[in-house]
Amino acid sequence: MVTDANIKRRFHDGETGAEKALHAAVRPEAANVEIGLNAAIVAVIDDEPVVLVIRNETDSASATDGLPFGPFSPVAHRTLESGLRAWVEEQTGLGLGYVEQLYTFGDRGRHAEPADHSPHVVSIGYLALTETGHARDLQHGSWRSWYQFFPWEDWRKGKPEILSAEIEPRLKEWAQRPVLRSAPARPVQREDRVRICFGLDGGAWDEEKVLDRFELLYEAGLVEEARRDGRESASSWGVTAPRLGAAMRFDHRRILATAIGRVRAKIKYRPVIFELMPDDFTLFELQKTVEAILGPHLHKQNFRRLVESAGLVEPTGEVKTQTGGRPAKLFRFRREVLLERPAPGVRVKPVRS
Amino acid sequence: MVTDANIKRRFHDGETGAEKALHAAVRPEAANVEIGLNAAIVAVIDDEPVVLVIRNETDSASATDGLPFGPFSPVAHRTLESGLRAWVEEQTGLGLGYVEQLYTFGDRGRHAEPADHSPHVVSIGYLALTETGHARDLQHGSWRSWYQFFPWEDWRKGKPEILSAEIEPRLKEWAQRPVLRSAPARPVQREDRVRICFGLDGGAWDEEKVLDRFELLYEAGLVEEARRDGRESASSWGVTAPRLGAAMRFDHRRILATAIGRVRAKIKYRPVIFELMPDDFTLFELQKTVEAILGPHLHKQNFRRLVESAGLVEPTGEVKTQTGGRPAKLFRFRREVLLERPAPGVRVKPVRS
DNA sequence: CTTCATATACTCAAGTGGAGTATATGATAG
DNA sequence: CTATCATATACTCCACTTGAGTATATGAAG
Repeated sequence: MVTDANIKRRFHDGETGAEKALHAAVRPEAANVEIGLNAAIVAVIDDEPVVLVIRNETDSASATDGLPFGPFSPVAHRTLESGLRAWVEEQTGLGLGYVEQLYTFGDRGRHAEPADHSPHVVSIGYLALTETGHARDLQHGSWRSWYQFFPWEDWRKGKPEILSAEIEPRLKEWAQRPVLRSAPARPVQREDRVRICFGLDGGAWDEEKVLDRFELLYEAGLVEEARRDGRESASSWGVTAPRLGAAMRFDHRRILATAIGRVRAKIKYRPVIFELMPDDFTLFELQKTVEAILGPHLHKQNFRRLVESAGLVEPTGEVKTQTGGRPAKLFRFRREVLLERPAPGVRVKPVRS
Repeated sequence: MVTDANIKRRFHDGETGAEKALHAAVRPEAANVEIGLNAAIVAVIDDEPVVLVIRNETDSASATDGLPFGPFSPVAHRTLESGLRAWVEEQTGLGLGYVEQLYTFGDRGRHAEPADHSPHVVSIGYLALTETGHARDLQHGSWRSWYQFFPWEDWRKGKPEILSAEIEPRLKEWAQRPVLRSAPARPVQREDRVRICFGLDGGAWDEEKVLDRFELLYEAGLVEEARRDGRESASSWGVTAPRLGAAMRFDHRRILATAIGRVRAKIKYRPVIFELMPDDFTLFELQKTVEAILGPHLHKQNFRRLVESAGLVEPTGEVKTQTGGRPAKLFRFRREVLLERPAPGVRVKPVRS
């Protein structure tokens, strides 16, 4: 806010806002925030996309899963990422390979859980991809299908039941409901958001909008975390609240949603899918892994053509035999593509059925 | 690190790493980090891409520009983004429109400036887009061409002189130089990185790799900030150090590099370019704005076709007359595209010349 | 009124991508 | 041992996109 006093001081003392900010920055007592590092570690096991979770044993009443996490300590950790790696190894025994930062969340009130008197925490979410073979040294934590937390994202067997049965009617009701606190009542915007996020009214389902959908469900009070954080829940409006996916600790489900959206987007333009594959694989196995991440089935022949013509893979010379049919050639990732400028991803479109 | 003691404690006390992390999280004395909110506010003035900077008056010896910034206070700010908006308004008088989070930087030592005894700071960078008309209420700070800080990114008049004359020979030298500290000497990787980032040896220049290029120059000790942070500078190797673009305070140039890369990528798949345009504009003005951001010239006829066929704009019915030729039809942004699912960007390819 | 500069329309050929059909080859059952 | 099956792999086709060129419209300036 630009107050008169501020402007006056600025022009008379010659101290700009930026300098004031700097002065505030060197005052150590201003430091009252804590940074949490959180890892969504993703793999694919038996064509199922999974994430590494750690069960919260202390809170046995409502034992919920959470992501591996820990506070960032600028003393112990040289970088944010090295801090994350240290925490994950500490908690699970797993040494991470591919890691990328997702987003930093800082909303007040989104980190609470019952009887949690922690100070304000800013969460930095990370995405890690790993191959199951590299995860043999896992000591703690367990792999859970990510659709357990987001059942409405699982379109592998067509449109999920939970969407038509539970989610869509409640969201439609929420969109129509009068907006209370905020002055400009705008039910139109709510309706539009619902339509775009969930592809209603003939709209297409965008598999990348995982976070948008979760945030909408949170705002509408339809997920457990919203109730936990003390938001007006769906039940307070006379709508029976269903259980929409398993809840997670803190804002971990939001971080996982961001992770899923990011992977789904990224495999299309960067060859990150191979972080999830063993060294040698058949093209069909590769396709199955892509489908596990993206959802719908892909056109097999075109998938092969795209992957091969993009130079993403090269044959090993071996074949894999127990496939129940003609033996499949084994391929490996052509690491050289990383050196050939815009290293592509598996640009795939689902089959229209 | 998984120490024996840790494993033992885990299995015997039943306290997992995650719980330990939680306990650490509720200890307030662990909070010794500060979060800096930084804004790269971008506009286009007279076909020149500009960024809002604030000159550091106190340090008159080496007065450097910096981005608007301020510490995040969980007491005063409800969210990270609202904290950023407050700081920017406080320091510049500008109310921001479009804002998106870029990245969170936390490397130790990248935040220092001479005689700076501040505690460890984690920087969250934000990108803001604004139209010059909305920026009339600007009270502090000034617009600077972003190419002032990144002259090697300015390909509007062909390949910049500074690349062949200054940067490329020094980077080649750096790539060949023996790596000292790290055990595995791998000059190959350095060479590859240089080749990919700067499109050497027949490689294509990727206009989105702005951050990668800056990081490489920093690592090679070729930018002022590297010297300031006490890294081995190019001059210590007997190479005369040129001035590669204007330096910025703290890690602000890194944040700006991230911002430029993000805008360049994003206008291709989201209609964010219109955040930089006035309400009414001609298609040629739109093209000029896109070219200001992206660099090379676009094919005019195809640009028009793409923009119109994607339904991004609609004619206002008016024409603009002082164009020095046939009057140009005025268009406005079709806001409805935001409601039509995958809202597209201006997918453009430069003309091959 | 001529010349110019710019805006706008139209055309075309090469490339890309979705989708179908045909063939190869090992596994398995009888 | 052979018929049948299931899967892998190869080839073909056609619609649509897109890069790039040419032609025309129209106001401004000399």
